[in-house]
Amino acid sequence: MTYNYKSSFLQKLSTRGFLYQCTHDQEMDNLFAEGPQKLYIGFDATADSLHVGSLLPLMVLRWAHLCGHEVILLLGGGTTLVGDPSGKEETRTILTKEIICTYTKGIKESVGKLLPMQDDRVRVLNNADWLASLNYLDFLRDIGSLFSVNKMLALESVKTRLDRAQNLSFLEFNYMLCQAYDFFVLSDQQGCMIQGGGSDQWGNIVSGVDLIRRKSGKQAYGLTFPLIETRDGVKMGKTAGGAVWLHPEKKSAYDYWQYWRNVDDREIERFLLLFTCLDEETISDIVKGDPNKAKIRLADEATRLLRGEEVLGAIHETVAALSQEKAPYTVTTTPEGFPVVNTDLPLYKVNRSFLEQDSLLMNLLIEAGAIESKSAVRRLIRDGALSLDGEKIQDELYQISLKDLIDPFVIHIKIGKKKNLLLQVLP
RNA sequence: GGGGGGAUAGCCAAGUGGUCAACGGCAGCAGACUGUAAAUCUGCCCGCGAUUGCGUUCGUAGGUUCGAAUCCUACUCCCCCCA
Repeated sequence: MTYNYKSSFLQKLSTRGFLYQCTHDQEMDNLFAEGPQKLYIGFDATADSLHVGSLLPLMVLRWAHLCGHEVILLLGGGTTLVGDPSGKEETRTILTKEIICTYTKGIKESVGKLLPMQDDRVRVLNNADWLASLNYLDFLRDIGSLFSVNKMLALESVKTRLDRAQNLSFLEFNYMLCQAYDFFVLSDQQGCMIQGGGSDQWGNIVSGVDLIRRKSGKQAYGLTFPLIETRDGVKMGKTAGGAVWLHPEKKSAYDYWQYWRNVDDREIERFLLLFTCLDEETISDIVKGDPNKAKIRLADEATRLLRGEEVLGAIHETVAALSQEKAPYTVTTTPEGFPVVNTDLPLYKVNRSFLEQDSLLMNLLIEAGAIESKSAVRRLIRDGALSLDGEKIQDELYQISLKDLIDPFVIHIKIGKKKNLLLQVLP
């Protein structure tokens, strides 16, 4: 459905493919066109970092901020204790308060440079601040009385669980009330009348809108975004190496860049629109050209948005070095005379004394922690997937000795076509 | 409450006393081809080890047997039908 929005914000979202559902298309548009509004999106603390699956809502917040609106990033410190049953076929594992607390911290950090946290139009709140201290009976009377179980049972998220006779605990059943209450609190205390979320959040959002109307007679609004699946129908962000985390400590800038560099050709345009801030014309130009260049651009832009301009130089140097079969690292020396390897690739270290006793390559790799078992190394060598400094290893019992190593004692190991790592022999 | 069916590796799904670490398919990994894409073809794919070895798997716990994913008993969970 294409609709011409008056507000620059919704128009942006619409043309870029962010919109899935809206509670009140036109009214919301009028609101955004009138002047600065407040928009909130919540993120539950189910892991110590967000991953690319959450990038889409984060980008919405970014656009809202760019369009002059105020954004609230709500950390689900309270709601995570309950566990959202939406979109889940099984009961979520119940996390302890302590874990959730450290997770919320990680989640906040993982947002990185996507939002200017110090800006006064960006706020980070935690719903534990009002949910944790609720009095059960008061809550039941004030909020619970306004909910219809009949209605809740009809909701998609609840229905699928009931239809499958999958256990839905009373705890989880209450998630919706908590999220609705969040919305009410934010509308009441912050004047935030608009909530966004993934399409699986529709039911939760709508019940918040409902609650606000019943409780304060005010009109609130909700909008949802599509869930992005890759061409194979797999939820975005899951790759061989697991989730594509946003937190720098869980995903190096180089790997993050590579994730975007390697997307399916057919996703290029969509991803450029969703995950970069390039304007639409530039994007359509990029898409007309060489897909590899387009993907590099996508990787550059996406990495820049999350991690900042400063990481790009080193990534490009590494990429260039690898393609030209040059050393993908540099070595500097500390004032004390110790060599320091500078690289974007994972660096494993092993003591020289180890090589003096054992010269089997596979043992070296295991000792360094680069590969987990001898079987794994053998498999790779048998498949012809392992190379050392550009030379393919054929022999499962390949020997390596100190004599083979030259000065900085760094070995570039390549596993398959894309995995590169370095192994440094400490003097 | 009564009756029937089911639970197999990451997922789907065969197997119904030894030849079963368990057919297929998907996903994953690797190779070839290419463009660090896709499609296709090939190899690997429980873990460890290694020329035929060891360990752990077929819902859970016991039992029968020289031998069980396969038979028996109990338990747990799921699906369907009737009330």
